[in-house]
Amino acid sequence: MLDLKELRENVDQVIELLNRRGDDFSYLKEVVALDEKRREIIQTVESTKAKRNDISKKIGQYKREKKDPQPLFDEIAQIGQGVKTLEKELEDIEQEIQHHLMMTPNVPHPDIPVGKDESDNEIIKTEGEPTTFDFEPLAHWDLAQSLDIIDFDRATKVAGSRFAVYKGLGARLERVLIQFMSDLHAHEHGYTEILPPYLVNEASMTATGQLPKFKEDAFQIRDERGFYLNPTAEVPTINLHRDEILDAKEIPISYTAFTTAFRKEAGSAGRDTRGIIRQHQFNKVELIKFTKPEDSYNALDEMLTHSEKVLKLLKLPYRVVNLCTGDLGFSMRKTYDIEVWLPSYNTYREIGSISNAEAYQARRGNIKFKRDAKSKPEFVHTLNGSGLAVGRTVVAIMENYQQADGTIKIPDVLVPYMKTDIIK
RNA sequence: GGAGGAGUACCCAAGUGGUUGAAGGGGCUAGCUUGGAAAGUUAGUAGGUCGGAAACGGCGCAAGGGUUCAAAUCCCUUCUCCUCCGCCA
Repeated sequence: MLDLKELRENVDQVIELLNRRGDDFSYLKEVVALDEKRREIIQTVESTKAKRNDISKKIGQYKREKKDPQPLFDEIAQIGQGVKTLEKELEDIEQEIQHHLMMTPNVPHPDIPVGKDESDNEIIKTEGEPTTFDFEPLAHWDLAQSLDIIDFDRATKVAGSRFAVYKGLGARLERVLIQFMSDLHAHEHGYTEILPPYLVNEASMTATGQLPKFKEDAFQIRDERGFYLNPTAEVPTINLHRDEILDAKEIPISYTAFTTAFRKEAGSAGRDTRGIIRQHQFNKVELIKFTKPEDSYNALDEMLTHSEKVLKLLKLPYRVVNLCTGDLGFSMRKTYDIEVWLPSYNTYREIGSISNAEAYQARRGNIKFKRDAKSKPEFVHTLNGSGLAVGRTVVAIMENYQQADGTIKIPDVLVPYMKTDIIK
């Protein structure tokens, strides 16, 4: 959520920055006008209430002193007039302001590249060389089929399209990667492990920014409580501290959370229909941080190195891009994507992203901290990053580690986990 | 699913319509006392949020509605926790 005060003071600048996302945000001027009106009404309503409270108190006093309170009743009868209608008007205005604020994305960081879509992202660095083969490499779905480690047909029978059944060493590889990544972040990078609920409520989805605008992307449970299926560990994990005021001593807070994520992929019909690149259900190890405002960009860069570490240990070629304004997620101010080399696509594909929401989610979720006992609470900054998307890591390993005979070599670091060095 | 009970400030807890703009403890902070501490003692301790340049004011007793000039207190709805029974990995 945008900060109303900041918006009030810098409408033009905020609109200019938001417009870089490729939409028109000039309606925010009306929001500022509504806020003007809102504050006007508040002043009237509150001074009236103050008067009424005053007289009410006097009535109590008169009664105790056995004086006749009738004149005060006459007085108060008029004072109350109109407060109800004004309060109703106030409520309507506040709702409208709230609606606009909830539907408005985060303001892009002024320094990130301005652009329309992913083709305008800025490549920051490239690690390793695209894998070369002295044979014709197969796509992961073909490898999966010939090695019998992923069953797409039966997944369709059991659930539907965009689902997969992992089998044998395929299932083991997926499970082992979850453990490998969680161990790395928990033991070596100092994150606290979280295993959160997979059903989340509407308030949680709203705080992180999935709702109200992107309802159609989420699976909702048919139940009077209206639960949503976890679309990313970011949702339950950021919401651990919703409506809390943290002690400065507690932050930064660093969590790593493995969850299975569920997404409708409503906007990507027909895209990536083959293989397991884009599924309704996928596993992900996530990194989440709560920091003081002044520390969040250092934390972002550090988180990036933690995500990269996974690929480095797996010896997979990748690159890091700085997302342009047009490709930036709704709640985020700045995002790095990590893209891994996929031979069958002959290109780099996203395998994780690391973002700083600054105070945007903290404001929506009311997550604050106090510098010391006497200071005013301030909003924390929230960050989240992939550490990484597990299914896509499986794809990257299959495709990059495939051998001429159709087998797949297991990356050295995974061998102790896998208890084998080859899938054949 | 059935039957009961309970949610008051950091914690415990009093409080059934008007000096409660929340008693009393504990804890915490500061002072006195002490060689230093403990004990003792005195004082401070809703936090938050919204409006306001400020003074100050609005809201706040799980949440949301309602009754009333006035609600922690009366009414309605919801949520959470606890106990017992049933079911269950």
